[in-house]
Amino acid sequence: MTKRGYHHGNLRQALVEAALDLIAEKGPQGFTLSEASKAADVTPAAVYRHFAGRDDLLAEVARQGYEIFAALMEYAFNDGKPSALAAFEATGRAYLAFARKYPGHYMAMFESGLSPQAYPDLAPVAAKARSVLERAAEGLSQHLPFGKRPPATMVSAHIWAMSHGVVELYMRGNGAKSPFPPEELLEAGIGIYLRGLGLLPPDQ
Amino acid sequence: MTKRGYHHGNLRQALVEAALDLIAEKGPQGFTLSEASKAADVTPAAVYRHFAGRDDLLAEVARQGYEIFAALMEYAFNDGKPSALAAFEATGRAYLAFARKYPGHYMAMFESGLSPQAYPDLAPVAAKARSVLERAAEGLSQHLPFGKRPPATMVSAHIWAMSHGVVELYMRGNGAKSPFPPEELLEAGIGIYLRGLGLLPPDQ
DNA sequence: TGTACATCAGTGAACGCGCGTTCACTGATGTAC
DNA sequence: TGTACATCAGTGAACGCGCGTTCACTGATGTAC
Repeated sequence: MTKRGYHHGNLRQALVEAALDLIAEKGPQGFTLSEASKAADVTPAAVYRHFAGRDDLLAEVARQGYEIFAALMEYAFNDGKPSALAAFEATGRAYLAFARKYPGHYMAMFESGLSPQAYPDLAPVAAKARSVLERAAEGLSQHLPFGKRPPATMVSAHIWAMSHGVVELYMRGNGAKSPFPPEELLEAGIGIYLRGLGLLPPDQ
Repeated sequence: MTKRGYHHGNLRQALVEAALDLIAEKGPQGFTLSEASKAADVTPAAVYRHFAGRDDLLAEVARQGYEIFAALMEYAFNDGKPSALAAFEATGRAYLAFARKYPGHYMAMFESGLSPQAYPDLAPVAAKARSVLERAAEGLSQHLPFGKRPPATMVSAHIWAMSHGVVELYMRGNGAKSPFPPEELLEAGIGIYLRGLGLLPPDQ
């Protein structure tokens, strides 16, 4: 912590980062404006120069999370190259990597219970993130015979659900209660699922 | 609300049910001892005749949830009859039915963030619930050629993860944000997964 | 059947606490001249 | 280069609130005789 004078310099982002640490440590409900301001070495009232209040700060944390999340997914998707299948699997791995690397963001996004319609900045960037996975599923879908195609939105919903479930149930609680490493668990699960779609050979 | 005198009669269970309503309505973090006692038409201090405190009441809610959950899963599993496959699919449906019918219990169990080791009553009944799904996966597993068998615990973890993900992402928020009914979504997802295991024919 | 008494489930007042939020203020910064 | 002044990011004290928890108490119940 370097010294600082009366003015902070970059308090807004410092508060976001303090909030991230608190959320990652104690869950999205354990986060309080007071503690965040203390961690940023500032009076609680100072927060109101940058945010409308507690929930607004939380929403900004979530917004930045969706931004990072969407970028990571986009990068992993890589425009569907080298193949629709490889790109799809890469986005699945990116999902888990994000949850592991940015736990504070992840919790703010998916476990804080803040309503997206109350914070209109959230909806578009959340939709952007979702759209990546849907494009990946769409690309996959085109390799399927027409008759037995499930809708691409359903495929992406399945993968999203399994990924989220793995994070919530098996990535928290530091592995003691998980029989498998989450990454391996999800990878295997997606593999079996893709085989079920007829996109991977039955053997191996 | 019938009249009552100085003594309540069945305050302990009344508090559990008040807590259930509050949790279902406002999430596990929105639940407070004070509100629960008010809903049960009783002073906050009265709660301490029956529970060690707020968290102890919450733990009892979760414990009753695991009890119901285990019973429902057991009933759906039906000793693996009429077939391992049918029994497995039935447990999957039972999972979602439980989440829908007992939202307060579900949230207390999986979203309240209370540590199971801090409440030793919780661990065995939670394990009992988990064991049903594992037995179902075990039964399934024996219909697979030996070489390509994933461990039964992994199969049950996959299904648990997808089910939990569907609940969290697509069953909350009253369907507006879900592209499919959760039941249909999960049923299709499990179907594709089982096909991937080689337990359902590749066509329909 | 009637009385004395033990039991114990509930009351009501009080506590200390940390929360989010407000307000008038003050100190640092940067710009105009 | 130096001074006056507007701007605004931060302070510090205060607020009302609801929380979980404690304590001495009281009223209802049921049992012994």
